[in-house]
Amino acid sequence: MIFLYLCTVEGVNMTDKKEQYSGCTISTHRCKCFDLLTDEEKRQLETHSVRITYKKGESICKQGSFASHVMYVERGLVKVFLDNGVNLLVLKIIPDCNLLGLTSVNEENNTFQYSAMAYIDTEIVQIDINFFKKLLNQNPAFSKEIINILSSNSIQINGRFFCLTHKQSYGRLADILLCLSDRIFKKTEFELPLSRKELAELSGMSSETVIRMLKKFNEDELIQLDGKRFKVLDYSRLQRISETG
Amino acid sequence: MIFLYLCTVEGVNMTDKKEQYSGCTISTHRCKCFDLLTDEEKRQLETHSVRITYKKGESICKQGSFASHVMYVERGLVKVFLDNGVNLLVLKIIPDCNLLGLTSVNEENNTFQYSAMAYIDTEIVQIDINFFKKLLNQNPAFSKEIINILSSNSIQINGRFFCLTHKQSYGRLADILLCLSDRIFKKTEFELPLSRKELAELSGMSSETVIRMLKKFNEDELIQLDGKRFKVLDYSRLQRISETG
DNA sequence: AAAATAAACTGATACAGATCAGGTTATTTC
DNA sequence: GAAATAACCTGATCTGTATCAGTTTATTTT
Repeated sequence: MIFLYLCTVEGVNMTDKKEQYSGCTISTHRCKCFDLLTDEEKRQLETHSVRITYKKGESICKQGSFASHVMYVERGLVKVFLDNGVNLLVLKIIPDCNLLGLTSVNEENNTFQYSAMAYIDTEIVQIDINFFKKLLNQNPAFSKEIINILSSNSIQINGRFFCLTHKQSYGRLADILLCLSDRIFKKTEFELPLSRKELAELSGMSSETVIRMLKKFNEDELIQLDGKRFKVLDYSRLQRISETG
Repeated sequence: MIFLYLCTVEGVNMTDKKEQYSGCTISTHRCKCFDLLTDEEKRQLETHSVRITYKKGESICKQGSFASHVMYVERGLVKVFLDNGVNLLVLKIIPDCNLLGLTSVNEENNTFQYSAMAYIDTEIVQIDINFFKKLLNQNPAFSKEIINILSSNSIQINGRFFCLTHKQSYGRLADILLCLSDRIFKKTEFELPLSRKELAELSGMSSETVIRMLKKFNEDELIQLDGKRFKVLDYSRLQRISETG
């Protein structure tokens, strides 16, 4: 069997490529901004926040609604997306220990700029936005760290932007599978929590195409997929596909 | 002649659409962050910055190189883009009175995360990055405004992301043309400073396709285009195409 | 002003991936 | 545990847009 997705390598010297972009937008490290608060500020933070749990599939915030709070994902996995009623674009996925809804601290945007949904059962801490703004004003180290987070976020989304506009489907799917394995489950074998339709949204293609490509990866022994049971078989070839697709 | 690009309206009730995204990422208002500095800070700013002029087509910064400064576009028009050696993605275009290279204030990224090029003759103020960071630490109002700018930036790029992944070519091209007319030249008739190739990059398609579509817009009397001389003839229909494409 | 180079344009062809129209297998609900 | 619904899968078809291979028109260089 010929590996269609490797044909794209022809004529392109990979060592010439300066940058590799990934469709995966999961941040690799935990948010450390709250460590920068004083004990008093941490105490106040407690009184200005509430903890909420969401079941798999539940909506966490809706684009356009009033943003009275910034959120922190304590546990779980969140899909952040734009939606115009016809099409949907997944901007990023947020794992535990990360902030969510930070763009709403902008005075001119008192509404959520995107929607969010729980991929799996998720625990969120809502922080009062006015208190959050007060922290920004009084604690420069905290404020500096928020600037770091915002700029990291844009860099990641830019990478995903590049990936979705310039990689083809095989590469984008390989990307997402590696992302799940590397950054979310941190093992090569796991139970896939996402449906084919959700994988399709994430890699910016139709669910039929995802199904066909997963089947092909399976046949070619790059992965082993039986229902929800997923295993990476040939990591390096998957990576090659992600880079060249 | 049938308007191909209007066929896509069929079956979709436009009033149902919640959001409209544009491929245009030009910010509408001038950067006001420096107004928030004290007189002393403004004086120090002068001694920590240099002014440089770039000719049309010149490179302003290169992705991956050391970022020793944040930039302010005093005059001109700048293309901000990612490039992996094979493909190119225009992230945004920056008009006068806007900051450039803000993502490099992140401690972990002391290199430029994207490249920039002058579309037209451009004047840039380079601000020493360490002085800029010092301002962030000592002036919360300034820092807050930078957070606002960063979050506005992401929102705009997200919109462009949506547009390039979900609109088709006619809509994306209409978008860019309206953007040039509305936000850059602020009139319906002007001299196009961008080549077909640059329009193609901006709307994420091949230059051949741009040429064919411009010709079609011309035939259908949506625009009038003779060489570089450009005029919007039917604004509202262009807008319909931008929304439905 | 001629030569060289780049930009603009044109037509033919190819193809990745969407869409459509089903089928089958799980999972949820009653 | 049967019915209903959702998820998964399959094959056929269609289409938007890239790519290729030119030609013509501008612009720059000499």
